[in-house]
Amino acid sequence: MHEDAPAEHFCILIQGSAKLYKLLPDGRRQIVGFGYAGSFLGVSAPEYYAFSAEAIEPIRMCRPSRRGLLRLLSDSDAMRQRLFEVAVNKLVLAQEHMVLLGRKTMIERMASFLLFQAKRPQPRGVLPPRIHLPMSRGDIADYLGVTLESVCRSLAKLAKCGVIALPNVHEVIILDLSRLETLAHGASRECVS
Amino acid sequence: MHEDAPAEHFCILIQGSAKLYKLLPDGRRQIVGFGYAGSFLGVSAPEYYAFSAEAIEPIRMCRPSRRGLLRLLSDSDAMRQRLFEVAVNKLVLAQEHMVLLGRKTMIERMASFLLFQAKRPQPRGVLPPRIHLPMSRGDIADYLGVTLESVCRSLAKLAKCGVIALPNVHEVIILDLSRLETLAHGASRECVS
DNA sequence: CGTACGGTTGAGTCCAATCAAGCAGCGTGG
DNA sequence: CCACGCTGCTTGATTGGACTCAACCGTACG
Repeated sequence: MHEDAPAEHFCILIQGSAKLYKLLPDGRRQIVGFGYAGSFLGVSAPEYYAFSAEAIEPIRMCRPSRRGLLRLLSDSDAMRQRLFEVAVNKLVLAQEHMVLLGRKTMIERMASFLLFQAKRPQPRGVLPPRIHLPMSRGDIADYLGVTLESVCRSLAKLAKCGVIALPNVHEVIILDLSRLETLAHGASRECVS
Repeated sequence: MHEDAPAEHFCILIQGSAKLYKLLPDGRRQIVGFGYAGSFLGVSAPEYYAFSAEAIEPIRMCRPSRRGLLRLLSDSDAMRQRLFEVAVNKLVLAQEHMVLLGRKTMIERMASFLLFQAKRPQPRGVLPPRIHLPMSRGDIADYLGVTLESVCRSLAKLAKCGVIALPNVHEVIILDLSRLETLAHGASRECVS
């Protein structure tokens, strides 16, 4: 799915995960969100896609044609209702993301990101305090509006002071949830070293 | 209108302008958008307001109760349709804003902001290449995710190299639109000094 | 005339970016 | 099986752009 391409299909993710992003002419990238099983992609597509999307893991999806979707919408009140809810929900998330990008420090961004991921239902086999992150460090960086190196450093810092553990590259264990929450909302800019 | 307060009213701006923002516990503020005559406020309010809103100039507005709105929605197909379009449009703007906050430099942010304002229909008496900015420097700063001082400096820089003129604090004249566009999209990080 | 407030400008600091080197996992092929 | 190279991740050193702190300006208003 490519930004500015005509929006011929709607898309519902059944399995796997994807990244949704926008590019600047010189290649700088901002990931505006991730899609997971159950996510609706292409809601913000009146005529042309507003962003590009790419799979992170192998995915399965349902991709009705735009015409088919419109027919579905005109038939079903419930479907219309649901789609509106999805759009509103995305809007609320986007506003939260703007605060993160505009006003939070590196550590606050990382803490917020981890908390957000922790609140999502994890794939089977991954238990609560453990988070599975399918995306690369570079993807996380472009989501948080920082560099890949800064992502590494902030993760290392959080690990060093015992807030999280990093058993392997794609997994995080939250050791001290309340501290992570304090850091995320940045109440007091407290020391993490 | 206050973040996290129960969303009892919907709100449509008739005249004037407002800022929509979210606060962090320590007072840092991110303006997530501005509202102008015709704007729908409170779309992203399923139960509680997702953000705070405050008038910039004296305003007139239509503020139906939540119940009244719901009745209106169940009656009118066109109204439902319109509200969905508004939400989708806000979502697209939010994604654009995320790119600005996460990936653009100071000058690019200011150029993008000015262009966005330039594309809005201006209040009567203000002709095309001239933009009226009702908000304060601090408001612009919180919209762009920078400090008030950086806003001043970037405006001064753009003025010094002849891209814009600043007849007074609340007005900007665009002298070189194409250069402003180049700067906004940051194709080449070209020099502005 | 004096104060207050928003805006502008300057000097110095700091956090994250950049540049650079090194490491770990892993599939490939000798 | 292991050396090889590739890719993605980590860590260190240095730089730089925006922030912070501070002084100053100008307009509005009592």
